[in-house]
Amino acid sequence: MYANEFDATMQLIRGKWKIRILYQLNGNEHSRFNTLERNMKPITHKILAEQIQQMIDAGLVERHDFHEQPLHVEYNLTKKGQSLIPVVDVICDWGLANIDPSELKETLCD
Amino acid sequence: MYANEFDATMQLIRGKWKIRILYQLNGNEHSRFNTLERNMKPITHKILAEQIQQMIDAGLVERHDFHEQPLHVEYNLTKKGQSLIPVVDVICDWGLANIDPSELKETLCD
DNA sequence: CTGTATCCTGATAGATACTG
DNA sequence: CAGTATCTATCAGGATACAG
Repeated sequence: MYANEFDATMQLIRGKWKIRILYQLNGNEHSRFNTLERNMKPITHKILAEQIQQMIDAGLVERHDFHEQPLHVEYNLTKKGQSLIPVVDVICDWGLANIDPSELKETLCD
Repeated sequence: MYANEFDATMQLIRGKWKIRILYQLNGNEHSRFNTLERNMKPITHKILAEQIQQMIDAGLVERHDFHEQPLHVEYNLTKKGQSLIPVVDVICDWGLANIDPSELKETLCD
């Protein structure tokens, strides 16, 4: 087993928002901050900024600043970020096959 | 995307110890409590008991009490628990392929 | 529009000691 | 041997306000 690789990878997808951001960016290239904020509704301004920054640090997301006024910044998945999608899909699929729908909580986003 | 299935599945493998227990039980059928405790060294007595209980509740592990004196209890993965192994492997494999070894922390168990 | 700083709360992990 | 109870430390998530 590779517990450390597991932990390191989990670090990247763990938490309430990371995969949701991953899927958002995967579905919508050139996403802007406030668009993301709007699309992921109950997320907090601060948390979104925090999570995105962590994903940038991890090399999953790249930030493109247009240096315009008013501020214009776009986010995209890097190759590394894209390569994570199939991994997350496997997790979702297992849940889909093995988790009783009645156990699932309220839909947060879909 | 299936955020809820993802969250529900993550719930089962999240945390510092759950996959390690999963791998331990996968590699050694009929594991006993103190054997697990010894094999997973820095784990705490309380934490191990807690995590196992959660995995039993989730249907991943089954407990077999031999009703002997001194106490003799064995743990095994259920089918559901076993089916989680390939999922966890995918995560480990991605880490193996994408994470710089220098970023990895000390080996906890291997 | 994009980002940072403060403060608060709940969940998780761990040290330690006790019970049948 | 197997399991529970207490208390404490740490961290992720969130509410809110402020700044370039």
